[in-house]
Amino acid sequence: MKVSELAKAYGTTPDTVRYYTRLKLLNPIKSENGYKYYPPTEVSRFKFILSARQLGFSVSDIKQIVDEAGHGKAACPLVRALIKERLAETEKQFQAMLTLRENMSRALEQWECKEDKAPTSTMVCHLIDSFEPVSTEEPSDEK
Amino acid sequence: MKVSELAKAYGTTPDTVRYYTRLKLLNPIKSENGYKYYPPTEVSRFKFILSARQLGFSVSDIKQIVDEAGHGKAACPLVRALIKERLAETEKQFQAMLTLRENMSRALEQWECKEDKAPTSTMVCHLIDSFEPVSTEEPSDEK
DNA sequence: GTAGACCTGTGTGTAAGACACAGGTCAAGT
DNA sequence: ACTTGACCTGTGTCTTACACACAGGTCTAC
Repeated sequence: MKVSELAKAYGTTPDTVRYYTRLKLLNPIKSENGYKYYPPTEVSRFKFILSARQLGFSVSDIKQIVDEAGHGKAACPLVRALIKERLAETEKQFQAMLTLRENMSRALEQWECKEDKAPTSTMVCHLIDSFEPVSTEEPSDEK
Repeated sequence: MKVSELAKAYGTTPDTVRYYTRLKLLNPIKSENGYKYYPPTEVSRFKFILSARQLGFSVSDIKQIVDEAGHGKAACPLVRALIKERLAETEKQFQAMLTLRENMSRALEQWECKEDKAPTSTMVCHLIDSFEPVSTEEPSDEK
């Protein structure tokens, strides 16, 4: 398969295929005209990469995994370790987004009924300046 | 205030202060020795920027808002419009993270009890290859 | 006078591609 | 045979919101 064919087959873009190829995650065969051709093994590797990305692995995680597997070793322990890390990160970000989302909707609500005010030298926008966020502090749980 | 003082006062880093200054979001006074000094108006502007960032506005959003206010106009309508956009984006990302998080924990669970397997030419890691994600598809709601 | 802690500007790095561009290649239609 | 248009190639730059590095200037305390 050629670059665009591969991309289309899995609903991504040629740029993504080229990106992974640049990083040597994919190793196509170069034909005489200079075009890259992806044999079946590379196609399934691409599928693998996309699955791993969907599971939250970073591209560099995937590189590690592929390298490990390239040595014939089972990458499973590494994979389990990595996903634990990524899950923890995701959980953190998730909580942050939860707070952010709540703050944003609270702000929107608060602001709907407030009038406009011209700025002053110390206040760019009274909406933002006077916004009261939800308490992020857990009363006394850590430290 | 000097760069590091300002940063410390609001729990950020000197690099952040310098970054906003580079973008002309902050306009310090240069003293003879070349150091930047932030007068009270710039200090409250910095406070404003940090609040806006916490509310999910991008730095370029903030630049727009500040510019608008710089012309003496009330930035409130712009602020309301922008936060609606950002909230919508956040909502999307939030849903995506929800799915991701679920997939990750499901994967972790599924994988705990599976044994390791050596890779083959078409399979880098059977854990990832055989993972079954939660259904992302809404049965037939759009399109 | 000098050590150490600050400051300056500028430049580079990050993640995961998206986009641009100059030029080569190929299949189809004339 | 020739041209058009759709593909391909490499390479380089852009994005976000800073973090970090570096060479050199400045300030404070000893």
